[in-house]
Amino acid sequence: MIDIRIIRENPEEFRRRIATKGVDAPVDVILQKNEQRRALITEVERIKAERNEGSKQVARTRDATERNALIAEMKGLGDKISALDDQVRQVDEALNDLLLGIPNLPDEDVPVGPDETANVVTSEGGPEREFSFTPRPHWELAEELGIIDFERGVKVAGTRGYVLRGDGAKLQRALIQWMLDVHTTRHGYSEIEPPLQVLSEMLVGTGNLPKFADTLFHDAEEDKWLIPTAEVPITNLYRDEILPGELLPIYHVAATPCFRREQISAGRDVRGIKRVYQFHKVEMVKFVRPDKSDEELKRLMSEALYVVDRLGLKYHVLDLSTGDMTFGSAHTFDIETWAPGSNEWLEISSCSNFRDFQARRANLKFRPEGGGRPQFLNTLNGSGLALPRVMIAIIENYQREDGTIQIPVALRPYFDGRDTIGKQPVFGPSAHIADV
RNA sequence: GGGGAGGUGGCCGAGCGGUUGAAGGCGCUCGCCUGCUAAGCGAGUAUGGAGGUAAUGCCUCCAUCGAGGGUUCGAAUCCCUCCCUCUCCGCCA
Repeated sequence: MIDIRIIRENPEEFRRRIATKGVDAPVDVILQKNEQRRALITEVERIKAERNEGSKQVARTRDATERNALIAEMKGLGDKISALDDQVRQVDEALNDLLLGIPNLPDEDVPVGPDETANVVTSEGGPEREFSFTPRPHWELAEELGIIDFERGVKVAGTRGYVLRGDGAKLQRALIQWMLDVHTTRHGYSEIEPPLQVLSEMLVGTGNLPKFADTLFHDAEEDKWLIPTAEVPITNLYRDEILPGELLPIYHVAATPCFRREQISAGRDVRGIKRVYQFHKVEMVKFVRPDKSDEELKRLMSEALYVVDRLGLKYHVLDLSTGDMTFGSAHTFDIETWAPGSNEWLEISSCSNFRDFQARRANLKFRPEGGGRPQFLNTLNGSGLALPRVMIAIIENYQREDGTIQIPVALRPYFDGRDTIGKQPVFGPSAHIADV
């Protein structure tokens, strides 16, 4: 939620900056509603003060006639009050709806542009892989090896379904385990196992609702939503609380399934597991004091990049343009990794600073050390990393000419030191069960 | 799902129609005192909103005793609905 004071202080400046996100904010209506709201509140509170004073008088008045006159007078005020309270509620609601629909302001140093074409590559790294053969896409390799079963996945879950099997499932599990270990031991995160179904207020808190309901899975009977990312339950973990300042920063990490009801256009990204309705992701969330969020964003990126680096993947970092950033973000960096078989860059992490945008929506506050008024904290989050994309990158980058996959060194401890994923037996025990 | 009990400030806990935004205690903060890692004394100690003011400081006002409605001149206190917690029963991974 945008702080309405920003709009009030300089409406034109606000209009200009929000326009870079491709949004035409109803600034005039907002200001008018706000004006109306304040006028109504001033008025109704004046009358309430009068009534409160009058009611106290009633209690003190002994004379019955005088008393009845007073009561009659106060009765009249009561009607006015409920009428005005009604109006305040309506204006409040209207104003709130308007404000909830306004995205966060981009930081001043975000590249300005209409869409992804304006994104700026800020750094790149990782090994350049040479193949003595033509690298193949993951859907071919994975299917041949029997580590991803697309056909049965679709049979069971419908379009876009997939099943990880044998070493495929194990590879994902190893990645999750290893990433969690990295973030909890090396980067100071504490691990969370959050609910995967949440109340709608939580999604309002992170900015997914009310605008993006059509991208979410929803149980209408229970008003429960499946999370599109662990960001949602974790960001809302301390909602309506005032955290002691000395607790900050708080770093949380979680590995959860993510459910996305994306409208995937036919004919695009149809092969493989790049775009699916359900996937796992390791997510990092930070709660920090406002003056620290810039440096925390850098740190968040370096934490995600550490994982990419240890997996030996080629990557580049994109500073997303104003037009390509998500609704709630003030600044976002995407990490993309090269997939030589699919022949494209894959987004494997998105690291964002939300500043106080989510904190206002979810009412996340902290009390500065040494007392003082509670203030909104800042939230950041980033993938560390998204599993299907990492799986694609590993399968395609570590493929050998014979169609087997080399296991990245960092993951070998989770494979009992094994260095190869070979063809899986479709039925029966894992080929390597004897190793255990 | 059915029955019973209950939800009050950071915590415990009074209050059950009228100077109660809320006694008392604990905790915490500041000060005083004390020759000692204690005790005592005093003061302070919620959040949001509106207005005033140069001011995120100060002042005034309003709201909030699980949430929302209702009754009343006036509600933490009475009524209704919902939510949550505990508990007994049923069901169940």
